[in-house]
Amino acid sequence: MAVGFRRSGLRATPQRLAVMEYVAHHPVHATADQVYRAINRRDPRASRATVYNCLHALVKAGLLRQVMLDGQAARFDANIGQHHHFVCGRCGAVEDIAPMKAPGFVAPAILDGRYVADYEVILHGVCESCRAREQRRNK
Amino acid sequence: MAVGFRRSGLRATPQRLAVMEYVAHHPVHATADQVYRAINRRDPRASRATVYNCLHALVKAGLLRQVMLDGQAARFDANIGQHHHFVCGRCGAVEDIAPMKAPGFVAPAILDGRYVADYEVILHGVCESCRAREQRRNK
DNA sequence: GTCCCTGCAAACGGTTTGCACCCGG
DNA sequence: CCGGGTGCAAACCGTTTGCAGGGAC
Repeated sequence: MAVGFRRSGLRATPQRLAVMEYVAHHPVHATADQVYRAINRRDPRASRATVYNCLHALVKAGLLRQVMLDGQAARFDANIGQHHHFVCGRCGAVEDIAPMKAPGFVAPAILDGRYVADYEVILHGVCESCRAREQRRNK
Repeated sequence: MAVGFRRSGLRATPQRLAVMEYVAHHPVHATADQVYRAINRRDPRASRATVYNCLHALVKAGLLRQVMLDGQAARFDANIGQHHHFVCGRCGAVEDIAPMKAPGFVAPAILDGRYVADYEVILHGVCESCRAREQRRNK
């Protein structure tokens, strides 16, 4: 993991390592607040501002991906590879979706004069468990 | 336009008509604040709460689409048809993109047990005019 | 009369900022 | 020293909510 820090010229401070480690190993798509609370539990001196700072630094360094999925809070994803996101409209759960076959085009590319660096696909619907629950109820 | 109101059972109040009309005819992807300011200019009594109210009612009625493109403010789109969005990372401009060929799949659908009602595609990059400006500068 | 809609102001939640401090190079 | 990184609190901004009217049916 530290290799990323070295490559990006970021100083690997304890806080940054902690943030990176949490996002990488914990509930995928953690919000900044979740990260803050986790960090703060282990080191009560860690502040919100620092967590936001670290998250943004890591995003800028390309070690994390930031996605706005529900219009509420930004979510951070240690999975840098090409994939999409599914958001359950009932419970708010977020799940990774394998890149779809035949995505139509591959970024980066030029599209009608625009430079398209990348793209994200967000699917909205009802997750498996919510679906099961609702079918049980409708029986 | 009023036909949509009738169909959806929404009362066509002056405020709602004004909101609908603004979003339909003005800078695509207006933010709630832009809408509020425009409405308020013509009718200084119109309040923020009402604008938000109208926007949400119209979204729920399916007459507008709400998209979170930049993590700042929600944007509202009178274009209901299938299309995607491009966000310029330089100037923040939002542009409509025709649905891509070979989207890979068509919603609604069932995907690994999930019900996928719809999906949105957001492209990030540099718009044509920003690109031109930067090329000029680098010459 | 009832219910939906409106207007106002205050609250809220996520995020950012200003500033002082500290630590490593 | 100098500069980046941190901690704290206050500000900020988009949005939501509570509540008191008011109009349409």
